[in-house]
Amino acid sequence: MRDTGVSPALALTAASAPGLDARRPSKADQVYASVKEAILSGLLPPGSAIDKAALCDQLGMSRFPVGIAVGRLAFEKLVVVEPQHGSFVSRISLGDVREFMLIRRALEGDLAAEAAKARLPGLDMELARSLRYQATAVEAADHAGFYRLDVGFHRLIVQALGLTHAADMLERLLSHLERVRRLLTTPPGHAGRTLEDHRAIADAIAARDPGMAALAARAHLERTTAMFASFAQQNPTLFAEADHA
Amino acid sequence: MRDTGVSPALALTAASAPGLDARRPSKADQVYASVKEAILSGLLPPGSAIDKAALCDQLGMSRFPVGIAVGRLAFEKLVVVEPQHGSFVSRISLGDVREFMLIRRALEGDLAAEAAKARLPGLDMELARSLRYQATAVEAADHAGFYRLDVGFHRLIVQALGLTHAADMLERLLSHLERVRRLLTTPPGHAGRTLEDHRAIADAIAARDPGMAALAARAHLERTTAMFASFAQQNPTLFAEADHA
DNA sequence: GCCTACACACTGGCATGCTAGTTGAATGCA
DNA sequence: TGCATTCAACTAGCATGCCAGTGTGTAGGC
Repeated sequence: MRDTGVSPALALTAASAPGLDARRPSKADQVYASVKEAILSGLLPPGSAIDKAALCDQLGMSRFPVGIAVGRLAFEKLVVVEPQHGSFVSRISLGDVREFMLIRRALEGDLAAEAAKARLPGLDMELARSLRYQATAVEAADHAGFYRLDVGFHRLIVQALGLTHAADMLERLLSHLERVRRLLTTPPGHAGRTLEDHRAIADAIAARDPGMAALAARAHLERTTAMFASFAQQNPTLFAEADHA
Repeated sequence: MRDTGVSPALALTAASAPGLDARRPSKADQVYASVKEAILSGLLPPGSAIDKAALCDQLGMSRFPVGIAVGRLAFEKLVVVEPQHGSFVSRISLGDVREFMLIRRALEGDLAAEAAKARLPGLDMELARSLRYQATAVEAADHAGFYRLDVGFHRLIVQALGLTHAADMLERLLSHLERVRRLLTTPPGHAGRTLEDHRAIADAIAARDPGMAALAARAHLERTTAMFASFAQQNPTLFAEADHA
């Protein structure tokens, strides 16, 4: 008995596949986006089987686009396909999380420094605006809203620099981290501290201080990593590794 | 007249697709490896059309595995596929090179620091051994050999840390950079300076000095970036952007 | 002679049928 | 009753046929 194998109802998402030109999305793009969304949202939990036949029925298309989409997700390591056996949502290990956060720390640290060096006119304003929204979300205790703003804040910096490859990379890292973030309960006061961290980053960028910006970004992500780790220690079962054999 | 369209003879490569389990490689894996090798080696230069039909003939298989393989390469951005028009080897822009090097600098800087912190027993020895080989290659003026050792040196650090995701990422970055490296003529004395840089990195790691290791790695990659840039300035035509429309 | 419009050939996207390999269960044997 | 073997159902990989959209070459009109 491997897993339920039930594939929850799935809606077609309009989003296109990242990394491909923004053409009219093909069917494969659509099911890619749909399944990815289902995985990230937790609708398809780690370890669950992906019933391609059911997907074909639900989405009203043949096995071809579905196979393509699952292949892409496998390439992204969000699903693991066992050749003549089945396709499964990949499991998460604490080691993976630490590694993803290490990469994020390195990359976003440098990006913050670059943003400070770049003297981008619009960025300071956009960051400040995002911060105001974040403050509002914190006051309103709107966790979901704050998270969206959190992600958006980080995205602002990469996008302002116009670094598309780095943006793709971070997006991919976030997609993996998103799955575990869905599980964890953010400790009280977390949003407030995150907001302070963000302020420090934005201030350093506005002050055109690359070193400080990098430090602030790295400190912020280290705090986030620590939060992940402490949560994992409290819920060791969620990160159980390689019990699928 | 877009391009020659001739697809040079292609041999099947035994290598498996990175990012997939090391199972018996499927046909799609094989043609993926073959075409990727052809692209990286310059056999299929940037901008050239990929004749899928010819590939099917040469490799003796149907369009299916070829399509899958090209799709993966498109996902990796090594080829760009224009829906009802054709698939082409993606062009290289100087901006991309700078961005890739920026990411490398950020990532490898932190990895060097982690290696210094990790106190890995075998790594120091392996790095030292690689350095001896590198010195031999420099004395023998064996450019190709030195490059292989260069890549291997950087790989040693990631692998010793056991960070598979970071390793994959760097591998992907290198695959893009490899194409332009094939084009450029390394300036005289470059190998020697690279060797010195590598020594500084290895020394810092052996001395368990994370800060120094990061600095050395970053300085090294900045020098490499500068070499790329100066070469690009001397050969502006090679990096011509978006002349394909 | 030049510009336009049409038709053809080529491309990738998709549907479907087939094959080989794995899994788990049912069945026969000890 | 417990174990080994066989078989049936499922999976992914692959081949092939068809369709729609695009680019180009050509022929016709101005």
